[in-house]
Amino acid sequence: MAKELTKIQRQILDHLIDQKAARGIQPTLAEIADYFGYKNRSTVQQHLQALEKKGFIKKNPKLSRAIELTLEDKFFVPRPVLGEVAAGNPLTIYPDAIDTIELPTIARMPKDSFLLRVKGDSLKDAYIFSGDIVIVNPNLEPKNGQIVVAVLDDAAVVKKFYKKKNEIELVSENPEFKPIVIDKKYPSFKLIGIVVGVYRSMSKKAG
Amino acid sequence: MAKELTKIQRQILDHLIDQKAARGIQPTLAEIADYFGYKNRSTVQQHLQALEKKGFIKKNPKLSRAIELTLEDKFFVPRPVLGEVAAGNPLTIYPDAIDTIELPTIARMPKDSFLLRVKGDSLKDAYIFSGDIVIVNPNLEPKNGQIVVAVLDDAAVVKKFYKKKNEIELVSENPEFKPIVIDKKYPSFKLIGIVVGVYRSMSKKAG
DNA sequence: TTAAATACCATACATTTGTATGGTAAAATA
DNA sequence: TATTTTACCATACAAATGTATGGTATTTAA
Repeated sequence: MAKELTKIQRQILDHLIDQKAARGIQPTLAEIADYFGYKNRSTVQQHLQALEKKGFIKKNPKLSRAIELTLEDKFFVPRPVLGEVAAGNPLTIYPDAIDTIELPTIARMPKDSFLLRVKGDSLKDAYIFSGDIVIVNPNLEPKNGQIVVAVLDDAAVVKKFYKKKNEIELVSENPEFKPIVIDKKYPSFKLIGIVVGVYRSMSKKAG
Repeated sequence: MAKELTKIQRQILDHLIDQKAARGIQPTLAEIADYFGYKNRSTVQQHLQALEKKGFIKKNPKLSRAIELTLEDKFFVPRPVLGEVAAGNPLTIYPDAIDTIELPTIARMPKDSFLLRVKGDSLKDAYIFSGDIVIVNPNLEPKNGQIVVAVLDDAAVVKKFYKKKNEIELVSENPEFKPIVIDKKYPSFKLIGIVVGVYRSMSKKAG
């Protein structure tokens, strides 16, 4: 099943996943060809045949826009988890995806948002726990009191955000952790995004 | 914008929403005609024109399966929240949808799953809180230790499920609430489904 | 009562779409 | 070396698809 994909086959598969997530519609062969700059559909046709042969997709013959992704279970779209963030003390963020979570698409997932797995308990009073997946939107302006993800000295944290005159305060709900105060000009501070949702799958917790 | 729809127009619009949620693909005119038993596409064609005129959909001319739903914001489809369930003491379930949550259009909840908003704190040790949305799948066999939704004497509860010889035990994680023990033959007990996920939107929690 | 909107049917037609077939060149493999 | 796989191109064609046009009967609004 998990045969290896060539670079281009992988790109096309990724494009299918992206399109499904962003448009809710699978592209036609012509649209894929267009996207990759191919002069006709038959090139795409061949790549899809390869993908189907290797078990990654399933085509619904004769139907338009009917490419099924078999890597997902019937209802979930796999999305990469980009790293872990410490809700307590800062934790190093990983350069590549550390995992893949099957996000039920009930979860609000704006196109440019991404996922992080929370580690640590400092936000437990905000009902976010170690192991939870937070959905992070990088394109929103943070308001006071919102939970944000930030990078501080190459480590990522999940904290509540408060803007003061000349500084930014990142506080945990958990009193065990003291607020972090950063001067606004401090160079190695970077706001990553706002936590717009939390998701937790119960499937593993069977007894 | 919000002109009134006829009964059939409403049915077709609902069908479009359903299809998008269930298949992730919009149907073609022929498929819609088939579903409603029409003998040809032009009937559907007319209904869609009416829907477009009234502002509920937007058609992408010449493209197949390219019906846009304008009632949704770019990525979300409203789905009904069917009621509230008490995580603590039983709470009456409402006959109609009490609220609407915005699901993304890529939403592929299991077709027959539904959403419930949790009220009460008895599951707080299982990290489920008042206000959270639980995703309930009615078609799974519960295993011991899984969190289930059940109706007991016309009230719904969210509890951990344990099967004993002749009885079923529903326990809260919160020690404040004592386990409920039900004889297996007790008539007014009905298992509704298994909680497969928890989702919480942070969007309202701005400060 | 007259006009308009609704709800269906039928036919026709240009594109779109998936797919089958065949070809070339380069890279990977045996 | 010979062979297979990969990555593209071109052409052809039947079926699917959206859409335009015209028709009938019923209901609703003016």
